[in-house]
Amino acid sequence: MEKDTYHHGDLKNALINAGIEILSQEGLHSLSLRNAAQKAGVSHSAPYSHFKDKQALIAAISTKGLHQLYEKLSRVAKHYKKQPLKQLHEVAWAYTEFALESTGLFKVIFSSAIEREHEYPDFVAVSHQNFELIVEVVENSQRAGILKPGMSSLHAVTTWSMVHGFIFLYLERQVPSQILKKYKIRQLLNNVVDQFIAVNDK
Amino acid sequence: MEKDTYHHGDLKNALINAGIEILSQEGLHSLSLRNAAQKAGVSHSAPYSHFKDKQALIAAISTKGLHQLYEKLSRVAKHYKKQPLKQLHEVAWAYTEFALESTGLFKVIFSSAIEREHEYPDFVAVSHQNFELIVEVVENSQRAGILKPGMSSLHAVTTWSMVHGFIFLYLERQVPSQILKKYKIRQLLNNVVDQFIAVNDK
DNA sequence: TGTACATCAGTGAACGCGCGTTCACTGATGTAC
DNA sequence: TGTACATCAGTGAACGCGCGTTCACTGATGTAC
Repeated sequence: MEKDTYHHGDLKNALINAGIEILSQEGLHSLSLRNAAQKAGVSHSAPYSHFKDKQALIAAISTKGLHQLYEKLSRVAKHYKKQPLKQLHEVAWAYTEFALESTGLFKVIFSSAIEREHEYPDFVAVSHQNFELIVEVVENSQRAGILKPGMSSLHAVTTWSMVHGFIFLYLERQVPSQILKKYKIRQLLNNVVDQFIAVNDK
Repeated sequence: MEKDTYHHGDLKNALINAGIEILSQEGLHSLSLRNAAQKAGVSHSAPYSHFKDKQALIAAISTKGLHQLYEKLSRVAKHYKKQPLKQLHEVAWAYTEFALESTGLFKVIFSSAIEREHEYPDFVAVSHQNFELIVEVVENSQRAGILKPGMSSLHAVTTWSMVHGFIFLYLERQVPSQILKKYKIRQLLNNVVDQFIAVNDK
C-alpha cells in the first residue's frame, strides 16, 4: 500500500485489491473511487488512468471476486468428486464460507451493481463458469440418485436458489434469533441441503 | 400529492407512501428524505416533524411493506388451507409476485437497511408474524405428507431460503438467459417448489 | 554511452451534485376565557 | 360568539460532507538517434 515512486507500477491491481478490502472491512456503502484511490496511496483522480468510470472498477472487482469464488468451489468440487452427497454438501458450504468471509464482495457480485453487463465480457464469462460448475455438481448427484432426474440446468437454478437464499437471509439477519441460538450456521446449511435431497428419504 | 393548506394533515403517511412510490419507480438509490419530501409536496425539512431521522422513515416504510406482504400471503394461505400442496405453491407464488410488483420495497425490507432493529418494535413484530405464517404453511404440508417431518421452524427457514433465493437471483439477473428464454418465471418457481417436495417423489 | 523527446501515469484544483441535519422563523389551528 | 394566545407543523437558508468527473499540469520512463 505504500508508494515509493511517482509511477505506481501496478495501480490497476492495487485499486482492485483496495476495493475488495474496503468491501470486506466497511461494506458496499463505502466503496468509492476516491476511497479506493486513497487506500492505494494515490490521488483521487489517478484511477481514471486505468478505469473508464466507477462502473468499470466495480466490474473489475466483481470479476476478480467471482474468479476467487470459482477457484474455491471448483477445488472443493474436484476433491469430493467421488462422493456426490458429500460433494453437494461441501460445495454448498464453500459457497457459504465465501459469503461469510467476504460478505461485501459477495453482495456486490450478486447485486447487479454492474448495469451494462455486456461491456464486461470477462465478468459474463466467469459468471457462466460458476453456473456450469453448479450444473456439474447437480448432474453428479443425479447420477448417484441423490437428486431427482430432470433437466440439470433447471435443477441447478433450484439448488443455487436454496443455498443463495439461505446465506442471504442469514447475512441480512432475517433468520429468527431463537433458531440462531440453537444451531450453528453449518448445521443450518446441512439441514437446508438435506431437506433438498429428495429421493432417498429415510 | 397536492397541497392546499399550510398544514398537510397526514404528512406522515404521505411520506411513507411517497417513499414506497420512489422505491417502486426508481429504486433504493433514489430514496432520500429530500426526495420523499418533494414527492409529498412539502419542504425538505418537513419530514423531521414526523421522523427522527432517515432510519426512522426507512423503518416505517419497511414496516408498512411487510404488513402488505403479510396481508397478501395470509389471504392466499387461508384460501388454500384445505389443499396443502396448492397452498405451498400459491403462497410461494404470492411472495414472488410481491417481489416482482414492488421490487424496491421488497429489497429494502430484506436488506437490513434498518440498523437498530430493536428501536422499531413494530417492524420486529410483523417480521415474526411473517415467519410464523411460513411455519404454519410448512406444518400444514408436513401433516399432509408433502414435506418431511421434523422441526417446522427449521424447515421454514429452508423453504423460505429457497423461494427467497430464487426471486433474488431472478431480480439480480443471475438466472442464465438461456433458461429465461425457455421458461416463464411461474414455471421456474413451480419447478423450484416441486424439487423441494421430497416425499411423494413420482 | 549520452542526449532529446514523446509518452502517459499520476497530481491537485475545481466543478456541480444530492445528501442529512440544524435552526430561527412563520403561519395555521384549536382551545381557554 | 369573539378574542388572545399557546402549540407545533411546515419553511427556507445554511452547514458540511463525500461523491464522480474533468482538465491543465508535471514528472518519471523508455526509446530513437
